[in-house]
Amino acid sequence: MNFQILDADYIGHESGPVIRLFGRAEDGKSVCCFVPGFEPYFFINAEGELDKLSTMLTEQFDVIKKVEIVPKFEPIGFQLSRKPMLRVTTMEPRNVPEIRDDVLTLPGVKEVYETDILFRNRFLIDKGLHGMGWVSVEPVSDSPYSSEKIYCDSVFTADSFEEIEKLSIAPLKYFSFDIECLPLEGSMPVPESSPVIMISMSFSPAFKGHDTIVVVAKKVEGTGDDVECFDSETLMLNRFFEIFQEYDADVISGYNINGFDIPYIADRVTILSGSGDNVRSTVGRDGRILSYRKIGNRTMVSIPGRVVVDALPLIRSQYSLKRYTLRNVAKELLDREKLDVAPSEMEEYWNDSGEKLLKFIDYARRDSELAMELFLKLQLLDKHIAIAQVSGSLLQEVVDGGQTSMVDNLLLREYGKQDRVIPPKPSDELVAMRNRSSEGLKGGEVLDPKRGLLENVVILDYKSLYPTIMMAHNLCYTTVVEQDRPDAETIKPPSGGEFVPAEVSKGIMPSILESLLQRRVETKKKMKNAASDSEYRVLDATQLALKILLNSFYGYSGYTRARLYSMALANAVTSFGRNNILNTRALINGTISKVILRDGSAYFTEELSSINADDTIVSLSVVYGDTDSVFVQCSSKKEVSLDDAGLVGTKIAAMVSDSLPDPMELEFESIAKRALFIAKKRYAIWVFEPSGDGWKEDIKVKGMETVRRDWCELTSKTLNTVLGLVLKDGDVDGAVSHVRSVVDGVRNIDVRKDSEIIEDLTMTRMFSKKAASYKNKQPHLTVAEKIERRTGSPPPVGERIPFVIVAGKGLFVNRAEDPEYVRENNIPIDVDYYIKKQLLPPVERILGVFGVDMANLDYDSRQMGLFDFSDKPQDSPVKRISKKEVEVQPPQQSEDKKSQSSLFDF
DNA sequence: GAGCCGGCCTAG
DNA sequence: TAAGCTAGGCCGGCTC
Repeated sequence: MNFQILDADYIGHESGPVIRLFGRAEDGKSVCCFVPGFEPYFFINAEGELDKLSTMLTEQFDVIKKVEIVPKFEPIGFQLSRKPMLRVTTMEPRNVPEIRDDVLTLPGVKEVYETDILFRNRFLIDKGLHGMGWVSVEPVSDSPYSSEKIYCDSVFTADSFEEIEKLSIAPLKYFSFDIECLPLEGSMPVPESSPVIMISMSFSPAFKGHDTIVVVAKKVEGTGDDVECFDSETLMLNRFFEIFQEYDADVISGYNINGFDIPYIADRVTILSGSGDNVRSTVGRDGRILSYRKIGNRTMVSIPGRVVVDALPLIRSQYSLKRYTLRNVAKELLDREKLDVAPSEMEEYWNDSGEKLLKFIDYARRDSELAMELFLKLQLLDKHIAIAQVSGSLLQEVVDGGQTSMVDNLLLREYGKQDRVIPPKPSDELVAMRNRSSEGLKGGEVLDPKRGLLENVVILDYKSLYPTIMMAHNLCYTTVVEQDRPDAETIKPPSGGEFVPAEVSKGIMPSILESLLQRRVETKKKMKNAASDSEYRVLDATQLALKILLNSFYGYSGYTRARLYSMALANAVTSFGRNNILNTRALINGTISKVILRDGSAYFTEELSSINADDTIVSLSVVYGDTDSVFVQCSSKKEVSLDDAGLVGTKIAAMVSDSLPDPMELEFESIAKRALFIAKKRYAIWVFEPSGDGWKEDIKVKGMETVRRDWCELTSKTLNTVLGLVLKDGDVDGAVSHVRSVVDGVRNIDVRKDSEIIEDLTMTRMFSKKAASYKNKQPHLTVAEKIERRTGSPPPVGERIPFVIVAGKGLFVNRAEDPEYVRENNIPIDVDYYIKKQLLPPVERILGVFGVDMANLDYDSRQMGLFDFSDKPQDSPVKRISKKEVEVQPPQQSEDKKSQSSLFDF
């Protein structure tokens, strides 16, 4: 039988630990497969006589089952030969961490390795199995290993299995839920006093014909059969858990369930049980009851056999939004309205027995529906499933953890195959030492942009720059020269240090990267002839996962909490990268310098014996670049079409790539018909990407206020319009008058008449740490304090806090206010702030390129501002940008700004 | 007014 | 079982 691995753990048994694999079979049945016979172990690196140490170990620790001497390489550094180490097998998985510290005190023992690998991961790694991977097993018997009830359709034992390749995902069952609690007098509900009054559930696929069910702790008249009513909270909760287990979902989800619903229900169950109202909160496929653990600010929930996925953190990490309330997320991402009963009205709605109560129930239903929709419509989990399959980590780990566990997993697999041991996670002391002694890691090179508006800029970038650098130069923990020297020329990165070449010893990391890269190329090829939509989706997620993994290794190597940390390695990678982009620029500006277009092909000067009259000569100049990209301006006496620029781009890419070691590759990406560079990491381009036979056009904005969440919508909208007018139409005049009209509008804002405008004036910032650790006042901190004063509780750390600046005297930070409060109380906003601080500076940075200067504008004292002046278009020197006028630099600093009578100083 | 710092967010 | 990395712009507030 074939099934997909959703979860794994182990149970103790008198014959030794037994692994349990949970999954979903291709026929839709849920599976629990017991696998006996796998033993826990770790390694010891010691000096002196290993035989003696081995005997001492078996005598001293009765939990040690077996000690073998095995040849192994140490974790870091090129080594000429393996060294004998001890492989210690213990009785139980937990024995490994138990005896680790004592083992370290024994004479001769230098280090212990792989002492903190979870047993289930150890199993998956050693057996070549992967999270969400498909396995084929031959059941040998029904479950002899558990007397407990297993909540799966199919329960059996197997001792042999193999992973198989399958391009489909098993028919997974999704369950999402949302609870409603009755707040007392409108304040935040707490489990000690506020009961759970309703739980809404959504199912995909449907449960007994229902897409949703709402259970209610009260008798209600006039409901449909997808509402179940109970006399008490206890009875309702029991029914909830009954449905939960009967449905037997693979993915348990909801919105902020980890932050709220799950801990709330779990606490409530404890409280009710304490007063004699027993609730059987069985949720696990092994019968485990609902529980959670607090780690720092985070709640961790684990349900054996299933995967718990909170939509909130996933949305947070995948979408850049101003706010992450379910209301806002549903609106922005699903174009759906969340229905709400205000907390202050809940009691009234709940105590009603007619319309209001039914409405309340429908509102509750909507919340679990929305959470489900987020998963299904946004395919929230696809990427994680693919990452699990590619890295081998279990889905729950991929969802909960960062990049570290994925990289660890891949490294452990490959290190094991090549007889290398891996150290445990560094202790806090070691981390502190690494942080202290850190020589520092230098990053990528950012080229100074040629500021202003440019035409015909070809954009090229390096495909997976850091991974390809590691492959090209064999950079690895295992190739850095530390103790042993190779009998060959070494590779010397610009940052210093030495690495052995691949001919001497191929690095483990380059090997891993190579196979990831190759798989990605293959996956992309398969995408082109995918058999179905769903297959295409799986493949697309896979290639994305491979890309993410490829790019995770460099960051890991410079991460002080990584098992394998090497400044020498991380610095080698970035130093090659910095040299590379500088060399690329020099090559394009110097050696290449020109491309000649003739009869639909591109040539370098030396490829042609002579220049013909109808050739198009394109001069090249690198005008910007960041880490792995170069922007090349193409100028010519003749008109350069998109296709021409494309030819130039492809030609440059090929030439540069040829000059580089495999698999480094510069790729032609797109063409900016017009590009506006404001500063490093701040630019806007009217870009054309090759698409099929033609071109796909778009305006892309990087780093500027339109894409920043700490600027208000008014600014973003205005700036977007300005950028569109300037880039697409070349209409600076139009841009100026647009800004003028916006400023006029803002001047005349009356909050009482138009409370909608508050939306556009709202800025948001993340409340990133506890209030006490802020050294300076911050606007969002002011608002957080005001909210705490008004409601009794501050917003949680990590939340984005919206605010507007209201009129008044004193510091800006003190005039930040909750937009909701402003709306309710008709508080006037600080019009001057919005014009002078929000609108004009970003606009000026853009229009300043055309000589528009608003620095000496004083709206308070002057009747006629700069914009008023431009109200007379016939006087304005600016017309549409013609080709000649395009490349305009800002006026010299030394120019007297006050004497500038014209808006537009060309 | 220049220059520094804390804070935030973004590019890659 | 908390956490990939650095470069860089810009704001407000403070000091000199």
